[in-house]
Amino acid sequence: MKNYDIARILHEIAIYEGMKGEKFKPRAYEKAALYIGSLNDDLGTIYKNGGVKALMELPGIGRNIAEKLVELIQTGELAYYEELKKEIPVDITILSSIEGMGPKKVKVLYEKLGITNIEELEKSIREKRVRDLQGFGEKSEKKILNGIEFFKKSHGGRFILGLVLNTFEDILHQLKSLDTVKNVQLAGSARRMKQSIGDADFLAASYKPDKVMDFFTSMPEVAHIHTKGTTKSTVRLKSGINCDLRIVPEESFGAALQYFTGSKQHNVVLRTMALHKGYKLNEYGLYDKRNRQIAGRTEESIYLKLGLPLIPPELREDKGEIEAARDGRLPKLVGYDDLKGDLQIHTDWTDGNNAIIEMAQAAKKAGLEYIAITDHSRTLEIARGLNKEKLKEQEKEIKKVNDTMKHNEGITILSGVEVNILKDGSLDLDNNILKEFDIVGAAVHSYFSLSKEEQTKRLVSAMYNTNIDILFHPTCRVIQKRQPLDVDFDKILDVSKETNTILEVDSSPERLDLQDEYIQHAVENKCKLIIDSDAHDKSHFHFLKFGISQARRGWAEKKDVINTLPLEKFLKSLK
DNA sequence: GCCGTTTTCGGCCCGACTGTTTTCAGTCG
Repeated sequence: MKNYDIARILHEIAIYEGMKGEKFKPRAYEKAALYIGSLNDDLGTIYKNGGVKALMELPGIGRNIAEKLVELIQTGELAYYEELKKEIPVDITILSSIEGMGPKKVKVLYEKLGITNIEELEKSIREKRVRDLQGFGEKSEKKILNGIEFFKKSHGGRFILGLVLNTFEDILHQLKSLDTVKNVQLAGSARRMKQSIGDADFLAASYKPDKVMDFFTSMPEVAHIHTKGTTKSTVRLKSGINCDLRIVPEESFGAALQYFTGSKQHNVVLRTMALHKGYKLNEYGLYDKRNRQIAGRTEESIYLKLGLPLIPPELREDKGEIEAARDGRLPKLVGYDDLKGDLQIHTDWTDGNNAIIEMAQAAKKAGLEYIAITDHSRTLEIARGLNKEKLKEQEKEIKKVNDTMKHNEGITILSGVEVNILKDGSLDLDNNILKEFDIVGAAVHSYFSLSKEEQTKRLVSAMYNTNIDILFHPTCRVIQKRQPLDVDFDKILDVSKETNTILEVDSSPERLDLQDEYIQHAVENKCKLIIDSDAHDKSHFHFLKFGISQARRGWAEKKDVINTLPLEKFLKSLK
């Protein structure tokens, strides 16, 4: 049983406990579910190695939940959960994920109308049977119906940040231009630069919130107004994304920004810290015993009064950053302006849209000093992969462009290739060809579901090749589409270090591969990283921002990312 | 059900909005 399945069961138990009216059990189960869902190491393995004791050492897991975990790991089932399900046999995850539906409403609907799933719920509403229930009315029927429609369209939808961020920047821009708005910023998971987000949280400072709310709810991109108040409104955009706008007075802006940036877990810890110091922390500020605001205008002031330095948003996940901040151990994260090179770029020689020179000019504009052209090798037919004759020809072209660019525009173009790793770990270009390139990246593009042993052996074998400098998009995951390769990642890290093979952070918004958690493991193991755009178009260099943010979320420092080095030093650090 | 710089017992983050109420429960973040 995978962590994911265990997390789902704990999540469902949390909802069941909520139905029973339990106040704190839901939170305990939910916390455990969240932790296990985000855990990289296999829970079964942890149990095998350390027994029940090891499970109980995990945060949020005590004797009771640990014993349930053991039952799940050993038998794949949990009697307690089965009992709950028998008592109220409903499609609980889906029903409670509908906007406006929580444990209590799901329970009433089952007990009074026998509703167990989304179809039955929709039918009952259409028959106007829900409005007569205690606590429901015509408006709640409409609201739930709306939620069902949204659910069907977005199937529980999260949006890939890199594909929607510019929409938010537009809205931000519009809000900024209002003279009733003093300050405005994007908060929430978008500010923490999570790979995907459920909604967008805007925060503004204003003394005329009514006017700002009127504007916000009547923007042309708004499809539906969920709620509208003087400090908080929620709308759904035509693209299906929900957006919140919160408005606070200027002296509370920092506190509100801190609070609405989250994460929830990070905030719970901060609030508890405040309590221990005799303070109260809410979105309006940090208050002492006499209810006087002692911080809140800036985010930094809040952290400072709690005895902490400002923690970068990308780290705020309650994954050790608060302890690190307290002990002065916060990493000096790689910065958004630190990259000097980009070592995975495609051109119209294969599946890219632009010529070599166009890509070089765009890279220069993006502030880079060197790039590598790395088109696909021959077996990748879908991308019109290059054979050795074509590659020779391209190399000549690169030299030609490079000679003019280097002197006239101050950017160096390296010759490279994205060589395909075949099923058995061999490469589709000979070593005597590979050794001619300035830089070689190897990547998997097929056979994604080999056994863990085979897949690990395949990657390791490529990394032992002395011509391979970089492992491109190492896990091959595509967000919401393809799971990461099943590999022994610890082994990959060991071999990366042993062979000096660099691990790539591919910045393409749908890839972000390596992803944050894997990056953190790589950093802990002192492996070298590189952040590339994987640009297929001259407009793609802004992808780098998303790769950098992923690296920051993985606690990577400048020294861990070798394309922050100037060209000469960078070249010397290769195999 | 979890947890410990007040605590092995008794706390557990806290405020906004909505809809159905007639002062509040449920939901959300």
